[in-house]
Amino acid sequence: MEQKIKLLLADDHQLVRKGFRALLEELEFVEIVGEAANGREVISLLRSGVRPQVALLDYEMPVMNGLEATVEIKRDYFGVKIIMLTMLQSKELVQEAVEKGVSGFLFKNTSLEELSDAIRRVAAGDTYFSSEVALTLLKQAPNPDTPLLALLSERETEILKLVAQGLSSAEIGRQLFISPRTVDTHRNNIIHKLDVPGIAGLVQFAVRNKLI
Amino acid sequence: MEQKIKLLLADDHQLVRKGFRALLEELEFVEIVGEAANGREVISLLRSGVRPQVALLDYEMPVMNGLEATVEIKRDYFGVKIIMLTMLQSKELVQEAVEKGVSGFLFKNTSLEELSDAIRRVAAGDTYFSSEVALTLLKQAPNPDTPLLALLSERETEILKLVAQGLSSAEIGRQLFISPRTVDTHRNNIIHKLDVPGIAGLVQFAVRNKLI
DNA sequence: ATTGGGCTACGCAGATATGCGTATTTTCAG
DNA sequence: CTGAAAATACGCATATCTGCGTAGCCCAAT
Repeated sequence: MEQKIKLLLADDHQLVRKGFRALLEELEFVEIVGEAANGREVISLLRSGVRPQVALLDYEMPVMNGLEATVEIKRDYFGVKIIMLTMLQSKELVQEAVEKGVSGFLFKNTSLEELSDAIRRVAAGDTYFSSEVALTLLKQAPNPDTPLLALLSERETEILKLVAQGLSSAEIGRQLFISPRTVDTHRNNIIHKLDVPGIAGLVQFAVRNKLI
Repeated sequence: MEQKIKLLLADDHQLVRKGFRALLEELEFVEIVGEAANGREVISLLRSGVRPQVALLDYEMPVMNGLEATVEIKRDYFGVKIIMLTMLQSKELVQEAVEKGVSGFLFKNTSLEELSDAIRRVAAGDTYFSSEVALTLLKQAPNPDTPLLALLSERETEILKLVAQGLSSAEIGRQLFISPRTVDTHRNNIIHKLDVPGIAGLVQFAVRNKLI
């Protein structure tokens, strides 16, 4: 560790910011070169010549949040790596942050150890996403209307799948060896049970519940 | 680090296994208590009394792969934490592994530093997923048929959205101040451009491309 | 100036879905 | 055994979609 890592700290809560500073100052390999209370201040510091290797940005900040700041930084000061920090466990936020070019992403309940690792990795040009981030990405996927889905009988679920695939009653009837009228009945029962507007609603439901 | 972390190593390629052993033996805080060439051997070792804190399992193994082994281990030897290692960057695999109870997940192109961190964290009861894993989870999400989507004109896209929401031609016509027949024409053009089977296909396409 | 694409609109026949009933058989739990 | 729920099936009127054609208007590119 021949050279300290130059770091910029941004969080709108002064107490939090000072707390981070205190923690980070215990790490002998980082040097805090600036503090900001919002994205706008981060940009100002950069404009005035401050050159951190890593910017630790809170997402929730007034005036200009961490994501907006990221966009500007990546456009005008590409070399500055960014670690985003947030309280929100949101998949969409992570997704967007990665698209905007952040190198690291942590939730605020992380450990100092992890923060330290993240700073080192990111300064070295790597990316760093905490395990909690990965778990969040996995968890937020499912959104099943299980209660509604439970309303349907087996046969109805079967027919729902086929309808959602674009088959007509006649085709479904042939495939299941039942009368197309029966298929009609089932389809209509399903539409009423789920209270959706016709076939379009059925397909939407099926897709959302990963039936197809 | 008062006590070494007891580790079990499983990989079907002897060379790889020995390589890992060599690397891990350089870490003063791990002690390798066993080696296995497949999941079955891992179970045998556990049955014969070997008690690692952490099992480092390759996913790709003959006879019994890492995932299958995980299920058995978690059922019969719950205290043994598992780190899964694989060459495959597959979201589904990560998902399944987490469901089966692994504590860590790494791709084989990882650094020794990361492996070392992973072992420590997992032994401490945490979870550890490498940044590459997080990125894989993000990347594999999008599946847009952008080329197909580009085929559609603005107006068509607009109508596609409304159709997918379950509105009839008449309703759409009223909303856009055009004749329902025009809506028909657009809808049919879209169906042919995308080559999908009717409304069901349209809705599927719309959902997949996040138009709704 | 001509061409081409997109948007608009209409007609018409046949297919399909939708709404509302009715009814028989099967299945399964009380 | 008995009643409820599910699965099966049919009828019928109406609404809607689908396929195939035609056609005028506007605008941008050639």
